[in-house]
Amino acid sequence: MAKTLLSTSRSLPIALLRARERVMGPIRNQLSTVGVTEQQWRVLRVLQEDGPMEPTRIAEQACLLLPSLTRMLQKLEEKKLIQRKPDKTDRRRQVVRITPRGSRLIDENLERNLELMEQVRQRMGVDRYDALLDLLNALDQLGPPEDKGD
Amino acid sequence: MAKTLLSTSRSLPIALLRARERVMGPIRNQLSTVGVTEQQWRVLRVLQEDGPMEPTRIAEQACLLLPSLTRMLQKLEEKKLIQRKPDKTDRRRQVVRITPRGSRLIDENLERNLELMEQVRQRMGVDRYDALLDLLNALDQLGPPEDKGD
DNA sequence: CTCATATCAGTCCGACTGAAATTG
DNA sequence: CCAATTTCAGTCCGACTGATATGA
Repeated sequence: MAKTLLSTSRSLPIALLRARERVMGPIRNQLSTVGVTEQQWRVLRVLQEDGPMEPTRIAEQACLLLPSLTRMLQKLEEKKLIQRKPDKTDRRRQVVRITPRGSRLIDENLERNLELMEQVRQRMGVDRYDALLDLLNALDQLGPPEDKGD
Repeated sequence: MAKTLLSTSRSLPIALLRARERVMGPIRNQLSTVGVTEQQWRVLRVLQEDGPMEPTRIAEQACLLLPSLTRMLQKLEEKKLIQRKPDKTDRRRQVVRITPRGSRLIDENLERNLELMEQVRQRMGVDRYDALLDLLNALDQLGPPEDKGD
């Protein structure tokens, strides 16, 4: 079965995508009913979890490009879900924080999302679910690949 | 550590995204040098692997919406990377096949991609890499979640 | 008539590049 | 002057919705 080795199901990027679509599909549907996109949701969650931070770090954490993030922050600020302030010591920097309203939006939806994920966890088996999370984090923490200089 | 349970690194959707960005980043860079997007690449790979098929199935396999796919197929056909023909028995259907030129594009890039993935596999550990793939496929094969009717 | 397949029309958002402004 | 942070301008692509054509 040489073909199996090249199968898209043995392609890590594609397997990651399909798995992600499987779990994000229902969550995306839910988020769309409250008027936030998947990316905006990630920004809010990162801020909720790790507290106020500068755009550069948000972009890293939420896997977004900085110019994309800039426009999203403008939208989120219009909606009063986040707030921006210049940094006190370094005036090039902005500090972004989530507002109570943004925090409430997270809380209201996070519960439902956790339910959905718990359902997946049970169907998949708790041990395997947790093992999957560990492996995914390990993969991320490998950091960027060695550059062979091509 | 109650907070750990809510950490984004313990959020399966976010963990999936970060892991995916980690492996797709370098691959995307490579693909951009030959003028195909990540999504177009997926379409070609699915066709290369599973042979000619109708758009509906391509969309499922490559995680794309049908209207998005339609336009992509037009672009890919202009570039002579795929070819479309009406189905003989059911004339509502189209059958899409990859051209030799498209196939060559895959071959030329797949090798480099496999190298990149092999590097990840070694750094992560072969056993854990394979275990990760198994778990991702298991997750995908859970199918859609039960609808609680909200 | 109905259902399924595919396409079309049109809007929105984020990816991406390159330049600019600001400040350390 | 140089480097870092952020924003801006503008293009491209795909997501998404709703309507439409075609044919089983």
